[in-house]
Amino acid sequence: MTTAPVTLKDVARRAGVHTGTASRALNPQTRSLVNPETATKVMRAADDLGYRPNPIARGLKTNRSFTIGVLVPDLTNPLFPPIVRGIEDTLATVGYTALLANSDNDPDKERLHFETMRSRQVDAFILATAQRDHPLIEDAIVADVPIVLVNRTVESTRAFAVITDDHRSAELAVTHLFELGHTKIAHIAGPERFSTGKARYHGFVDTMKKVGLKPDRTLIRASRAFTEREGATTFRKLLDGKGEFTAVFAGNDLIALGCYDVMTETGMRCPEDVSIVGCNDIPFLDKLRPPLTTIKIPHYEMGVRATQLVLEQLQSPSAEPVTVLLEPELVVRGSTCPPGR
Amino acid sequence: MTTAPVTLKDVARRAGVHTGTASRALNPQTRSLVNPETATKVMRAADDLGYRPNPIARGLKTNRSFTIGVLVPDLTNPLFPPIVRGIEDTLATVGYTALLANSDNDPDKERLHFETMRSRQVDAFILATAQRDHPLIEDAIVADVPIVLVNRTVESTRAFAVITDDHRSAELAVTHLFELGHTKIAHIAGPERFSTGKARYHGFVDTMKKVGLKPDRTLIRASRAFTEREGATTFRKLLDGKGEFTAVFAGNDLIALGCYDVMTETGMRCPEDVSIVGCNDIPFLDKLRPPLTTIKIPHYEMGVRATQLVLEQLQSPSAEPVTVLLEPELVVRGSTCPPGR
DNA sequence: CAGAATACTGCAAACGATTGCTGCACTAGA
DNA sequence: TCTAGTGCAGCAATCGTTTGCAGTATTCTG
Repeated sequence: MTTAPVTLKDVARRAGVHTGTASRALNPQTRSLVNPETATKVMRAADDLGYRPNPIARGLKTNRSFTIGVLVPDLTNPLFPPIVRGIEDTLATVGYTALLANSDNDPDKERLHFETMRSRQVDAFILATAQRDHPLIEDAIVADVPIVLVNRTVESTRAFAVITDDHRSAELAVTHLFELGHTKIAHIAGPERFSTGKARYHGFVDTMKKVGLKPDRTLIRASRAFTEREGATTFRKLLDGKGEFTAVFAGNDLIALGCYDVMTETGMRCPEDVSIVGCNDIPFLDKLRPPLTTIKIPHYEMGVRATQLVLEQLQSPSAEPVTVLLEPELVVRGSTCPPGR
Repeated sequence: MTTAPVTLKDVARRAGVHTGTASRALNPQTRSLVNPETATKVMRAADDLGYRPNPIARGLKTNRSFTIGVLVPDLTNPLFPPIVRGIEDTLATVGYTALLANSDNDPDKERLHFETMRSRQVDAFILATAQRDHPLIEDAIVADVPIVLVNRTVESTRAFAVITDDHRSAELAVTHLFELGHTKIAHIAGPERFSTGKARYHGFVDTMKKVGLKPDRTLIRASRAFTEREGATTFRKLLDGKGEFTAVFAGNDLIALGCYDVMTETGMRCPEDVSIVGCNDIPFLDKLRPPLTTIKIPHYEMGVRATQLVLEQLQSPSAEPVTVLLEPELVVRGSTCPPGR
């Protein structure tokens, strides 16, 4: 099957009609303008010839590329692949393709990719790179490029976003720990500049109060990044501080992994000495030593929903901003147990 | 930052020349055809106006998009994200962008994405989806679309590919096990239709012979896929069979993880009862219970090299096919020990 | 100084699709 | 029977670039 590019003209010729007619017959939107009989004739011809419309040509005329720009911080972070799959699978069902790039949380890099993609006429963006105060996103909103944020959001209420209820995630974690009997609970927060870090932090504090515990300043530390290394560093600081604790809620799973590292290093046992709860439920956590108790978030679905939002926005450009809030779920595994065992 | 699409016509008008001339002036390749003075005039005009060429229009005419299609089986498989990052990082340095899609090892899906990308005028492909006998790839080669394979290759010698020396990987694994004292070594091979599965299988057999062991038919089983689930299923069959063994070399890490699962299930201990060696060194293996001994392959570098190959091919389209072979490396962790302990 | 080569630059046809407009044939209404 | 209306299909312009060809002025050659 050699790929001799079949054009609309070929289809039209075979069906014995003009290209204009063929175009209308092939497009469901305009099909009603042509005689049903000719329409089927054209469609059959297209089928026979294996016609695939050329999106470039179409895009030239319609100013659409049927292409979406997807920006993630780092594909290598296990959180993102499932999100990206959700996006691409959904995009594929409607004939769109994704352009993908990594920002490494670097604003310059991000802007560069953003501009490049824009010049490539992407129809919209899905960004997993949001920081709470994010000039790029503001710019895009005023420039009227459809944008949907995923996983993280911004402060501005003008953005479309699909995120997990991070406040609730923290609530689930703290409640679990509290019910096990823990009262001295520490929190290694993610960076405050990300909505996820901030919301989980607030969820932590609020829930501590709600269950009647006093959040202890010395037991709350912010990690500089959502990484294993920074998690380890921060956990060490926590250990060096004067506060005592029997459990920690980590800002995400990678931070929790960092905690694992220093516990192994220092000979502490998990969960006997310290219980740990992560957040996100990235893959393979169930095979860790010990299996990590964590909060499961619907990665794939976030991707799907974000894509749907993009598609809707493309349909009706003036829709009101929405932020979709998805439900997290507690997954109890082996890294938590009652204190003092 | 408003969206005033500046076209070539605008530039030409401002510079007081014809669009054709402007086009030539702006393109370094053809700039020599126009008077240097007019050229600078045009370039200044373009600069003033903030002209950004429309790649869509350009692509329609030139059949180039400065875009590369990347096909992977499943982004969610931890093996691929680092490869993809290697690709995208390298592409970004030369102003290219990647289009990404997942095939799930489904030939129809793959073909669909392939065609879609082709109609989007991607300049070349990087495929991580190769099967040993792969009609799509053959077609592409004859259709003269630049293609580079990564991680897996095909039988045909006409393809460009960047892979790890999988035969050598198996050699490293078996030798390690042999040196620990194992003599009854099993192999759960990957599917034979992938070059990785086949090469590792041959590496296994050859090395067994080389060290003086007889490869035992009953101790070699092929898994139906490179997944945890299929790995588990196959390991169960191995257990049900009559052959005895003290160690297994798994076709890849996911298969090894499947072995872990059934060992936990059946109360077997690793490595005391059975030693396991994986392959690929996907992330977080060091945190498993027990940490998995495996063969490390240069994921990121594979992506980089594949991209370089693509770029070279784009420069000189008639270059001779090359296959770059990268070196694997043994990483000893906790899933292997001398037999009978 | 004639004729030819050279150096630019403009013209216009592509590329493959979409779409407003026109025109034809036929039907319905008066 | 005539006119208005309707349903359908063709025509051709258009999207923003690139590029072969042609034309004109300038310079070179002998």
